[in-house]
Amino acid sequence: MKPILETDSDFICDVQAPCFQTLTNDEVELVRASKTQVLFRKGDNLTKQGTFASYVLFVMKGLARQYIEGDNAKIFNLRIIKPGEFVGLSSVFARNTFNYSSVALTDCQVFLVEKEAIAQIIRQNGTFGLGIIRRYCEQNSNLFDTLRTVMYKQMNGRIADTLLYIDSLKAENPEIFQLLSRKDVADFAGISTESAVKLLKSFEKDGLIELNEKDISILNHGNLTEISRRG
Amino acid sequence: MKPILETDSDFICDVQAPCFQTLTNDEVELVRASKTQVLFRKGDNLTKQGTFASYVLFVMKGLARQYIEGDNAKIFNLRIIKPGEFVGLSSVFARNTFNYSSVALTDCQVFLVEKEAIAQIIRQNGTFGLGIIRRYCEQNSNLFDTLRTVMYKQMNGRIADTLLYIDSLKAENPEIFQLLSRKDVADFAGISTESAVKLLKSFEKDGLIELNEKDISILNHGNLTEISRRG
DNA sequence: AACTGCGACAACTTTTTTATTGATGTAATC
DNA sequence: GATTACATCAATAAAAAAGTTGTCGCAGTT
Repeated sequence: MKPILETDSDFICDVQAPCFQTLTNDEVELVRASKTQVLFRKGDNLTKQGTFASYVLFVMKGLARQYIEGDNAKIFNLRIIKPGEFVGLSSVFARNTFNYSSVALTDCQVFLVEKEAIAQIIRQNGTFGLGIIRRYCEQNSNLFDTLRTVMYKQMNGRIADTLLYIDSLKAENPEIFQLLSRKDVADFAGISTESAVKLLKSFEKDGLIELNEKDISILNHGNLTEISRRG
Repeated sequence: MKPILETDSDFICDVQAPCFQTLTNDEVELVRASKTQVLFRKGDNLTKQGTFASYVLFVMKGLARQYIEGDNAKIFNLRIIKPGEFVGLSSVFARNTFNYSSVALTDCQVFLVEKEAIAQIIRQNGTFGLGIIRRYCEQNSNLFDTLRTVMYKQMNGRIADTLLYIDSLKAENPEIFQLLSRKDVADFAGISTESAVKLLKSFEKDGLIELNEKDISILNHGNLTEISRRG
């Protein structure tokens, strides 16, 4: 029973992804030699917090949810992983374990590159390295924002943040809210599921948002932003 | 947010597991230096078929289900992983990707050891190596049995095999059937869920087994064994 | 050509999960 | 000491998943 791989000829065009555009033929070859491609099915873990990380994942298709786990069963959602993004970059250069878990929200076509290959390419190809640095930088900045939210904002601001964040993905992924449970939304805001449910209702009553089954539409972007700002 | 680790002092006694008994102090130190401990929650993947395997997992507590995936969504269950067993051994010496997936049936306390450490210990400590070889040998033998079942037996024999196998774990894990859905059982036998349901009913009617919600008790071990033998 | 062994599909029931709401408790802040 | 900002618990309600059954069809066997 062979693993779920696509053919090499598929791969050539896979690497057409923007971030691999600057690679030379040799470098593409290097990536190809140390890559494997895996289909993660909805619900599969892409990474598990604490396990050894000897590779980087690059999501080509599908959406995933990245989160951290505490000692209890409590989880905190960090972001939605979209096609074209790396997972586990951070873990590869510094710590050698993944510092977060992630789970497929839809089937995800992913390819895995061993960290040595990535490191080698960065050494050779500054432009590629720059792209990686940009990602780190942005991720860093997002982490600071998240930290601020968690430290200083309360329920209303947090859920507003969450809604604005998820809504920002809706243009490209209209089904995004369907993929998330109320608990997932609550775990983005870091509040209890029940509080999230109540707040959503209350936001709806105030005409800020509209609830349709699992889907959520933002009606008053301005006010929601203001709530987020005020915390 | 630190990963879910137990303290080193816990670890000392962790390594009391039978298979680590022959290790010298130095070797325990080696394992300890390159290990990390992770709590996989019910439903988390311990391994995903096709991902890079740079480490071995050793299950200390909890049960997991090991399976292979095809190109379609079809899965085939290979075994239940019990405390004291390794996961991913096979992947470490030969291929460097996991050749199967596995998922936690209950919360699982697992520790991960990088493959280099395992290889080093085997080089130094023949007795430990022997234990590993025994495991491979047994796993191999089980794989041959499975292959024979899949190749030569039909529904009745297959489901009988499955029932006898799962039942053999029931002494130590009385709740085992509660942890498996009908689909899981069917996937052990390699038949459709519907066929599995029908066969179970029919076995019950014939007095071979007793169904109690999800639990299954074997009433006539002899006849079931005979059905398994005949295929 | 009839029969066997099984998967696939559809319709339906049961169980499990998720969502929702109100009530209560509590630590932190005013 | 009162108020605010939540979590937690319990009780339902609603939605989703799992389980069940009958029917059909097809690929191999006899």
